[in-house]
Amino acid sequence: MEHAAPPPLPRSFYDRPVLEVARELVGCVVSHGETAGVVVETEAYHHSEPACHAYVGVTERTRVLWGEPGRAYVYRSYGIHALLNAVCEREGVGAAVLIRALEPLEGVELMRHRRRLTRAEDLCSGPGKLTQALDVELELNDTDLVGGPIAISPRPPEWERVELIAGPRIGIRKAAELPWRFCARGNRNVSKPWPPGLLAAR
DNA sequence: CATGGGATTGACT
DNA sequence: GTCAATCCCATGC
Repeated sequence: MEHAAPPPLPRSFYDRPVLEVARELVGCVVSHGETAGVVVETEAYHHSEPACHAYVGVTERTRVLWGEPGRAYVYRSYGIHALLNAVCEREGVGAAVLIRALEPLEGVELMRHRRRLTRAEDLCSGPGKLTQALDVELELNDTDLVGGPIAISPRPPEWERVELIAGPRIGIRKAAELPWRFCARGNRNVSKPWPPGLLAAR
C-alpha cells in the first residue's frame, strides 16, 4: 500500500516571527497534486520594510498577507509568473515567506513535462519555475496550507540538520540590504545568483 | 481612468 | 552581458 502522506505543518508553525519561519521552512516539503519538492531557498517579507507588498497597508491585493497565518499568498510577477508565499505572524501583521526554490522530490517526470526541460536542477530553481513545475496559479491565492490543496509538511529525517546560508534578498530595489534570504548549504537547486559560500566546504 | 513599476525567466548579442 | 514578454494593482489625475 502507499505510504501515508505526513500531516501538514500546523497553523501555529506560521504564527511566529517571519524570520524564524523562513529559516525553518528550509528542508520542509511542499506538495501540490502529484508533485512535491523540498524547500531549499526562502525569503522573508514584513510590512515594516518597503520591499514587502504589505508595506502599503491593507488593500485588496494585500488583504491575504495581513490575514490568518498558514494560508497561501500567490501573486502575478512581471505579468508572467505566479509566486508562492506562506503567510506568517498573527492576524493584523502583514508578513510572508516567499518560497524561492525546491529540490524536486515527487512527480519529476510531470515537472519535466510542464517545464519542457530535462535537467532536474532547472525544474524548481527559482520562484517562478517551481510554481510552473507544481502547477500553482493565482486561483490558489488565499487557499489554506493546513489541509488545503497545497500542503507543506515537516522536514524529512535527512533534512532535520540542514545548514543554512543567509544573504540579501534577490530582485528587489528597496530594503535590499536586509539578509533575509535563506538557502540550504551545498544545494544546487538554489536560484541564481548563488550566495557566497553556498558550495564551500565546511 | 491612465500610468508605471515590479519578490522573473529565457532568449539573444 | 542586455532585453522583452505581459498581468495585476496601487497610485495619481
